[in-house]
Amino acid sequence: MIDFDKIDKIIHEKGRLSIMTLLASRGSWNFQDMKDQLKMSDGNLITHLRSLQNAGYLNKKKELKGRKVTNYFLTSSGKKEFNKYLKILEQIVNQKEK
Amino acid sequence: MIDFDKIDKIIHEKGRLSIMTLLASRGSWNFQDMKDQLKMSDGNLITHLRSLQNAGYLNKKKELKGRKVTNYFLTSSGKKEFNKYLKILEQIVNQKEK
DNA sequence: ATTAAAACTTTGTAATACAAAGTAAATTAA
DNA sequence: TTAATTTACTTTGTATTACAAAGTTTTAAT
Repeated sequence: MIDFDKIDKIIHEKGRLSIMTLLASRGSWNFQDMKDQLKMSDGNLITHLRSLQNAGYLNKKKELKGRKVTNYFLTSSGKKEFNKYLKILEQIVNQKEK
Repeated sequence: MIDFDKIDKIIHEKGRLSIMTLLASRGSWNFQDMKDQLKMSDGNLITHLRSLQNAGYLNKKKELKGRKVTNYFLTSSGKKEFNKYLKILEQIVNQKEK
């Protein structure tokens, strides 16, 4: 049986799931690009980024070339937990075949 | 790009996702068996079942043999929407490979 | 008649997603 | 040099909702 209790609530929420998926697909994303890509409001995006950072799943680095830009990237813990999460998704997707 | 907006919020919530996955794995489940399997409280389970029923994703049938038992099963709309949802999960799971 | 079980309802709390508007610091345009 | 703009926030407020606990109703065993 799939253990639904193990679904990480922080990752599972729609907004944060999209952030985690973006960050997993590419090394790093800056605030503006994520905002455009995900069409979230500033306040909502930054709040989700903060929850993920508080969970230790991502970090940021300010880039000083030209305009101020903040880059976000997954920590190794973030990658690990996201992979765990993906394994549960896989089980859900594949369960019919069993 | 994965369209996260298309994630059905009714299905996506942890509790309801587990219900939908159960029902998709087998024709029907009664209230007690779901409760045991998912370890939810009566109130929580029935509330989620009601939301899913209000969305038209499942239905129930009272069984009259012996003790009263209520069986729950997916509607065709429920199956369809769940399959749509699974396709997005697949995209998330597979995106790294692209 | 009493007990017990199934399937609810009600009530209350705590969490949280989200938008909108405001702020501060840095950068560019005038 | 001053004004306008942009980035990355914070603050505030609303509305939704997950969840547990306890109570209710109906039916069926004993």
